[in-house]
Order: sequence, then structure tokens, then C-alpha cells
Amino acid sequence: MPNSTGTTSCTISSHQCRCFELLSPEDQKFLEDNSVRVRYKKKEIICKQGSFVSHIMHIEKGLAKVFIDNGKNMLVLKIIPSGNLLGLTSISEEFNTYQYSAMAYLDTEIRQIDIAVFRILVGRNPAFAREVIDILSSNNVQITGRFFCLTHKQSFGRMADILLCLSDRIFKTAEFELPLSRQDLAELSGMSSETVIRTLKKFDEDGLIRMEGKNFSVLDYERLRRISETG
Amino acid sequence: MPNSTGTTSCTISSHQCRCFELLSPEDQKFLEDNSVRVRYKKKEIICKQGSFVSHIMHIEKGLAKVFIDNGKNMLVLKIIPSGNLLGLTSISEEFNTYQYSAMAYLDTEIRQIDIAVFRILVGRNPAFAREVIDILSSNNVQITGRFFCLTHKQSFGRMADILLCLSDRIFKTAEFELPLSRQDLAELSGMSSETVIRTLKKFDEDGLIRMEGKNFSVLDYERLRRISETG
DNA sequence: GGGAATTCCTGATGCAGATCAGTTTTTCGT
DNA sequence: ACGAAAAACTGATCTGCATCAGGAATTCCC
Repeated sequence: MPNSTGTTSCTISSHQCRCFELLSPEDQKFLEDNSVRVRYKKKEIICKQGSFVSHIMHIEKGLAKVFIDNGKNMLVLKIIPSGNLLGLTSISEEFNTYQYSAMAYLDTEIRQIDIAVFRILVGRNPAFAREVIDILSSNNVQITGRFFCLTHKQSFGRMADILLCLSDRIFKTAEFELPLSRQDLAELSGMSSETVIRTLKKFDEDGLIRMEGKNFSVLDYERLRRISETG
Repeated sequence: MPNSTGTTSCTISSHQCRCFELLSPEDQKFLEDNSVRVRYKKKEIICKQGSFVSHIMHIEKGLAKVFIDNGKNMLVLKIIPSGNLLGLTSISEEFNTYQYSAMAYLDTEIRQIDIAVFRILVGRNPAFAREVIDILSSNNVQITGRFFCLTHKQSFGRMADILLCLSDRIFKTAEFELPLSRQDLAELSGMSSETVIRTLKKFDEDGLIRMEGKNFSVLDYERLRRISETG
């Protein structure tokens, strides 16, 4: 029986997006004919908060962060690995401008799909609409977990969360070379880069992880999970 | 031209829910036949995090809070006034248990709609599906704003946000009798009740609001808005 | 209506983590 | 390969808010 109170705070959504599989070959072609592929280099801005939305984007390859920014502070809402959609909230015409910006962590390949075409398919294919609903619901749950984490856990719990997420969900292995800087981790965890460094160092000293520059290995999942849970 | 960087952090969604208007009289009857109305008294739990979802709920009258709780900390996700839906993320079968709890702030009347029926309507009525998508998108944007607020604004900004939200969106007047305790405000703003009291007192001293027990009047919207923006 | 129980309020103290002010190491451009 | 710029790291200080501890005012309820 899964624990009902466990609040995970992963930075990525758990939903396996399979929205295009549900389309007939004709509709897939319809989408394809109204798509373009664009490559972004590391650190390039993919979309900018406040600008008009004309496309929904599908990350084909790479990794991006989605964030909001008021000029003074910035908050990373999530990170999106390949296979996921970006800009889906704008499927609702109420949000015809981006509510957030996105930036490539790595060289990233994106498929831009005309939003009008996307809306047409939602209107005529209930299974597709259903999948959109599932993705939006999943996003809601994910952002909620992250919200809880950043407001109620403290530095060790947050860092444990991020390490677990990176290892389990993004790289899917215990050892990985992290393409993110300490500053990136700071943004993700909502703390200062100094605190990130100190926290990681403590984890290293305590034998929870092994860390050499950008190379990380998770040594003790069990203990990390406990830290994540207790905050 | 609206400001693209302004992050409002209202506790309620801006979306005017009109999901039932889109249904044909027959479908409305279909829904009606599969609905029940339930009354909750002040402080009663409406739904409990972790339990199975069998209904989607529509607040017909009253006011409720939606929150998550890990036993140690609690976080209010939003407050829902009448005319809004509760439990909509569970339209996705992935989330067959409540991700949050809800509690009535006031005596509240709720219409429970069989979730299977709701799903059938989404499947056969594209306009209805579209409305569900709009609501989910709107929820996403709202929670995001609140997330930013609670992680990056400090006590004065948060309190200003809440007062503006209560006045503009909930009570729709500058003077109101607040049914929430200081402790409730503390939960909403993610701070301690002591800090709430001190912050409100400062606003009162500075002439931004007038406060006598549970009676509030907003005196200076302009200045409150500035405080909300600058954090 | 009177005593108990909440809620409201106030001042004192503590602390997690931001900020500041550096030094060292790595990365990058030419 | 070398110098500059960026990132990583370290210690010292500062601060906003939580927490604690208690008192005053309301509300609740037999």
C-alpha cells in the first residue's frame, strides 16, 4: 500500500507523455506537416515569459529548464527532459502569452507544433484531449509537490530530493556527469550557491554521495530518501 | 499593454468556471441525475488526502481551503469560493486518490458529481473537454504564481497579496468581516501566526488598512499593490 | 453568566540560510 | 598554451522569521 502522505518533490513530471501515439496516421501527418524542428545550443533561451505563444513544443532531445523571473528573483518550475511537452498551458486561449521562460541546459532539439493545429486535434480527437488532460493534471501534481518541498523542507531535504530526482528520473543511473553548475542547482533548490556547495560537501563527507567536480555518484539511496522525507 | 513580468499570487484561480453551461439540457440532466448535494459545517473535512476519489465536487455555496499535509507541515494550495470545482485533477485516472485535503472555512454546500459520468462527458463533448483543459491550465498558472510568491516574497509582500486577494476576489469590497482566524492567515501565507499579527499591525499603523478584530477595511490599494510587487 | 478553552497579542531569543568578501580552481577564447 | 573570465569553494557576518513563553481578550458551552 503506497503511503498517502509522502510528498515527493521531483523537478520533473512523472507522466510518461504518449500524446502522439494516440493519433491516427493521417493526424500524425497533419501534425508533422505543421511542425518545424529547431535546435538550441546550451544556455539559449527557448521561449520568453510574456511573449506571444504560437507553438506548443516537444523536446525531442536534450534538457531544458522552465522558470519564472520577475527581474529580481527567479524560480525554476521544472526541468524537462526529452519526450515532454513545453508550453501546454497555452492550449487554453486564456494564456496566449508564455507564463514562464525556458532555457536549454544542453544542446536541445525541439519540435514546434502550430498551436492552432494542436487545438483542432484536441477538438476532434477525444483520446488526444484526454491525454492533454492527463498531462495537465500530472503537471499540477508535480508543481504542487515541488511547491511543498521548497516551502517546507530545508536545505538537506531539498538537496536530497534533487539528487534523487537527477539519479532516478533524469540520468537513470547512480553515477552521472552533471551538466548543471552549482548555480543551476541553487536555482533548482531555491537556495544560494554557497549553501548548495556546503550541503553537497556534507553529503560527500557523510558518505551519502561521492562527488568530484561534475561527477556524482549516489552511494546511499536509503539514507538520502530518509533525509528527503524528514526535510 | 499588460506587464508581462508581474506575478500575482492570488490564492484563488482567475478562471470563471462555466463548465456546465456548455452542456446540452440532456447532458445537464445526465449530470444532475448522477449528482448529490452535501452540506458541510465550518471546519468539517470535505475530502482527505490519500483517500480514493469517487466524485468531482462543485462548490455551490461557501468557502473551502485545499491543502496538503505531511503530518508535520501543511501548505494551503488555494482557497475555493463558490462556483468552482474541487478534485478536478482526478479526472485523470492516474490520480485516483486525492492529492490534497479540503476543509470548509464556512458552512459550505457541495454538489458531488460521479467521476465516471464526468469522464464520459469529457469523452463525448469536445467543448466540455476544452473547458476542463482551460480550468486545469488556469489552476496551473495560479499555483505557479502562489509558488513564486511564497518562495520569493517576504512577510509584507505576502500579506499584501492576501489582503488584495480577499478584498478583490473573494469579498469584492474594501470592507469585510473575515471568517478566517489569524492562524488561517498564517497557513495561507506560509508564516507563523505571530508574524501575521505583527505584519497586520504594521499595515494598520501605517494606514494601509483599518482592522478591528475580524473587521478589515482596505484603505490604500495603491500602496498595498506596490508592497505586493516589491516583495 | 461564569469558568474553560481558544484566539489574539507581545517581547525575548535562536537559528537556518542569505549575503559578503575573499581565495582557489576550472573553463574558455584566441 | 596562456591569460582572462567564470565557476567553485571557504569563512565571517547579518537578518528575517520561527519559536518560545507568557499575558490579555474573545468565544464557547454547560
